[in-house]
Amino acid sequence: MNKNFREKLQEKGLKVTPQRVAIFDAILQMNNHPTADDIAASIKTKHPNISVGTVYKVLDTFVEKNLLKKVKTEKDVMRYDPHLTNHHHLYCAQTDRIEDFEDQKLNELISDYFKKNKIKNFKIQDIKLQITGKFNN
Amino acid sequence: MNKNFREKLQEKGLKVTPQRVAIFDAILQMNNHPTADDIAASIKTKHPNISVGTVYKVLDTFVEKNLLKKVKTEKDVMRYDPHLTNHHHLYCAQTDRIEDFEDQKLNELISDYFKKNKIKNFKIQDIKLQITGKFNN
DNA sequence: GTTGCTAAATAATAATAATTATCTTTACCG
DNA sequence: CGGTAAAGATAATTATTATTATTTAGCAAC
Repeated sequence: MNKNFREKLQEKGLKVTPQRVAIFDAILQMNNHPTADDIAASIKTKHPNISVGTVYKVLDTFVEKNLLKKVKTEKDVMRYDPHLTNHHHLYCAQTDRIEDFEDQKLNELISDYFKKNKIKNFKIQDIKLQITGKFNN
Repeated sequence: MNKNFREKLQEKGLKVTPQRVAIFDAILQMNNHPTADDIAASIKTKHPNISVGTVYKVLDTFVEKNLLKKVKTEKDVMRYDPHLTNHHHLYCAQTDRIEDFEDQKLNELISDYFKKNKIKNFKIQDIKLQITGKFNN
């Protein structure tokens, strides 16, 4: 997985730096759609000298190069998602919790629907469901 | 419409102030999912003495009392939507443009699907599609 | 209607939080 | 090694929230 990530960086013409590896590893391990601050906190123990500005810059770079996705929220903090395959999000109505939701059958249903019912003046690139509600656990 | 809004405020136990009326009117007229700053700018000519803090506070109050909705974005600026009936959003992949998208048939399709396919440990309250792509105009 | 009261709302300002910019130093990688 | 992209440190910016003093809407008594 780490090997894999080195290659991905190189494919995109990005230098392999310890900072980038640490940040990416951290996000994979957290898997709760962390904020930049969460990530900075998480790597601080092992890499106390990575600056916050670097975390932001690296995250931006990753988003730009499609190694990460931003998650749309109603808050003024950005959250990140390493999960690149097409999926949806469950948002807790009361808390900040966001979980991934995958459903291939649903994807097909929606994609079929839009094949038959085009949106005029709009070319669809991506469809995500934001499902708000309440977790039972 | 203005009369209507007075009554809505009163129903929710909110005082009818010129600031609130001006802000709500502005949002209705803008209908492009404005930011707090957009709104402040828009009312400045007619009401130069409404302070920015008031705009934020009023918007918060409206969201809390369900007179407005926040729009989820990937940016660190909040945007607002006066459109309360169930609808979706078209996001331009390149710009900040966001348009409303209503489709009752699609809503039913999705709602039927989730009636038959419950998400375990999660009670759905609301489903919104964020459709990203490219506008042709 | 007018007056006066009270809680709610506003204005002005300062403070905070998240993010971005700048600029110097470091270190990948050919 | 050398060039250049990236990182570190710090300052600056932007959006938003908090604070506090002042004002005003809404209501009741007159």
